[in-house]
Amino acid sequence: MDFFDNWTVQVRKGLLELCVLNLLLEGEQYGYDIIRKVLEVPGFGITEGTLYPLLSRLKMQGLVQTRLVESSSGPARKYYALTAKGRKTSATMNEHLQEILTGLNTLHGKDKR
Amino acid sequence: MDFFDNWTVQVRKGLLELCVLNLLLEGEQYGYDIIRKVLEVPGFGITEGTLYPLLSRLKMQGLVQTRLVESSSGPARKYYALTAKGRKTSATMNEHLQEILTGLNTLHGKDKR
DNA sequence: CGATGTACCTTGCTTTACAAGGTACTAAGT
DNA sequence: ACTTAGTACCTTGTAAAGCAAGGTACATCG
Repeated sequence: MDFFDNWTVQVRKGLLELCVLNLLLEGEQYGYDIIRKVLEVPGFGITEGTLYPLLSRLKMQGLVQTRLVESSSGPARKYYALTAKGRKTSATMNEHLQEILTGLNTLHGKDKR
Repeated sequence: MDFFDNWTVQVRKGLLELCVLNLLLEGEQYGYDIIRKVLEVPGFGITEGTLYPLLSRLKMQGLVQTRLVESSSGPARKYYALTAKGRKTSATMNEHLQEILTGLNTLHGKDKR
């Protein structure tokens, strides 16, 4: 694994969490479906070994709540929905990210572009 | 440490690396000075325990090169400068980050803002 | 009854940020 | 001379996250 590939892994840390929260802003979703949707987002990508622990963390922190729904075409689905705290936290995270990116731009944007 | 504080730590991973590379686009710098400059960037912040291993990785990967310069007001300074590979890699990283952020916006920007 | 698709979860590995500590040089107090 | 503070580098140990790989279980189709 070369430097750039490894970097893309590292840069996901944190951003994936926000990615999932933002996806849940659209409405409740179940895990397997979240994976498919995130895979479609250019630059992202996620596997089960990443998503399920991530969702557990979000639930443990009270940012999401779950409900089980029977499915006629397979095993039961666990739907995740944002709590009020989750919506508030995701807003704060988006703001903080914006601040960081602005800071990043002040560095390499001094005289270029 | 609460969820948000921990998230800010996680989101630095990868971004800090790019932050330092972008700072070096301005010209060669030595470690102690990089710390002071990054501390001034809103949203960022870095300590010695983070920067020195980070710089070692960049050098090991051939993205930067170093030279020692004696100082009359303290210990010798180790100046870091980007190599050609380093400039190329930082450009690729900036592009990839832009792609990721665009993807992130397509998620929570569907009907909001 | 095997294979495929759906859907969940866990284990082990690697990488990183950070706090804390360590070394060493210079200069200014006391 | 001794101590403190500022500069400047580096290392160690801990916690957290992504990911490959594997495991379980239900449904459907051949």
